[in-house]
Amino acid sequence: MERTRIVELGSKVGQTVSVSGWVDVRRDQGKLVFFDFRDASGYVQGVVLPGSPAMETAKDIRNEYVVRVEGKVNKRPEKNAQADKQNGDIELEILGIEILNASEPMPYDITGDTLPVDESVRLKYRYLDLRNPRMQRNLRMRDKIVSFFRDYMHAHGFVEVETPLMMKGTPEGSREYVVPSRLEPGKFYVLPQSPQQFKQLLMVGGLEKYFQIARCMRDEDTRGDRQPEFTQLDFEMSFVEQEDVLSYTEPMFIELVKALYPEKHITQIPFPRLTYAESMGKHGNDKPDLRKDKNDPNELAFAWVVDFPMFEKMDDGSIQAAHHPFCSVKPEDREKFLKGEDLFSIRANSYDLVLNGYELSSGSIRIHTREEQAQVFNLLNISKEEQQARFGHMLEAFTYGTPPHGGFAPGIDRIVMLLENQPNIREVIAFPKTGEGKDLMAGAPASISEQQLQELSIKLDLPPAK
RNA sequence: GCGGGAGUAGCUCAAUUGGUUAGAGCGCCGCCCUGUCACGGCGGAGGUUGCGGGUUCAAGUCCCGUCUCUCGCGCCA
Repeated sequence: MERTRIVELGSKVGQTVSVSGWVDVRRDQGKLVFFDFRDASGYVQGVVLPGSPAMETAKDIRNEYVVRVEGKVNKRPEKNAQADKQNGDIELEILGIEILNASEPMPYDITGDTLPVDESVRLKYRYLDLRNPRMQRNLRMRDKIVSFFRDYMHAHGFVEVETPLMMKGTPEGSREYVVPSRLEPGKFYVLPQSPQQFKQLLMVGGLEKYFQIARCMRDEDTRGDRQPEFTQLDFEMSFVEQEDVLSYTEPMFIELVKALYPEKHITQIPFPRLTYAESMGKHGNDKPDLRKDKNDPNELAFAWVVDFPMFEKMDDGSIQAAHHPFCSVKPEDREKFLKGEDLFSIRANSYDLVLNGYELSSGSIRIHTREEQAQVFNLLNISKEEQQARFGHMLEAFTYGTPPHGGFAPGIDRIVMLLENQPNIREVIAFPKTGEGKDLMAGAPASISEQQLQELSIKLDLPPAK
């Protein structure tokens, strides 16, 4: 018999159906056995009545067994109806039940109905954790949010392009994950911290409007809102100025909330705009939480922060690009930039989108001429030789008719976390890493074999094991 | 790299001033139960107290080291 999804049972009263799924709960009454069955579409109660041919098998079945059930969909007697439950007005009279696969007892209470369990236990058994209704909702809503962005981008003429995951290292900014080359011993790829350079080169390539649901990897310590790998809605546009990017992005977020979270309200539209200096002065940080009521789970306080500094001084006295070295300079500060004077007062054409105290996204209008790009590298004290070695491809590309361009890259994980009111981004990532960057389920990172090391011409020099 | 919190049964926790055989709830196993819905009742099994060392007549408890998880800071072009 063809499988019926549990969500459809309400319209099948009186019919005999076949349902496949998991046993959510078993309640054995002796002569009468109740089950709650679960599939991806929902829950339904089944009952094995006295004398049913299914009784013998039913006695062997435990929670989380995978079963196929044949049964008749019955209206429940008035006194047994459960108005607040899905399918609370019907039940499945079980005529036959087949065990498709047994299950060991759960290592912890996966329903989440009782006390909260330590997160490391959930991460070790993440495939069981995903059976929890909250995790199911988080992943399904994440899919809807990503789909919304894809549709929105396509509707506005953007082209999705996949950029390489194995690329050349540029030891600027965040630490990169490194991938050894077998064919060229001693040389390495790195995993992208962001598709930044590729998306700019796509603008050189004439795409004009690019986007990508892009995985980014950064070998830095984690936080509740930071994972070693994370996902951005990365996009870039040609022939635009800052105002164009902001006025494209703002309605996208307003429509996202309207379409998927109609119960939520945005504190202020249009989104308030603060300069970096204003935000630091008024709020002491560059990601102010502008909610009026921080206890309201449905309040969304978006804000723009603009005019970030171009350069910043590191603890060791060196100069770094505050955002990244491809940001362009605000026209008002161009003179200082060209003369290389008063560096830390130079402002960039860069902007952040902030939501409820979290940085959702960073972006900028980029440099598109070789001269300006080289000047940034000069001011960062990168020698001509090094500029050529690290960024020669960018400098050269900018000599071949590169259009003015800029873009943005909202972080998908943080967006889903905030819209779903989750305490951290691990809750909205199917298989996240721990605070130490580990996969507790599979056990990554792990050693590799001596043979693999040899193929890669790698010799380990480890401190002695403790 | 720095600082805070945590680690006792499968899970969540308790265990007085260092003192008897380390307990409870849930889960698990067995028996009973014809309308339950986190079913219920009775009984039972289950422990390297994260790991290593030290102090002591005696350590879950005190000391040292170490590992793990977690939060924050640094860091995050």
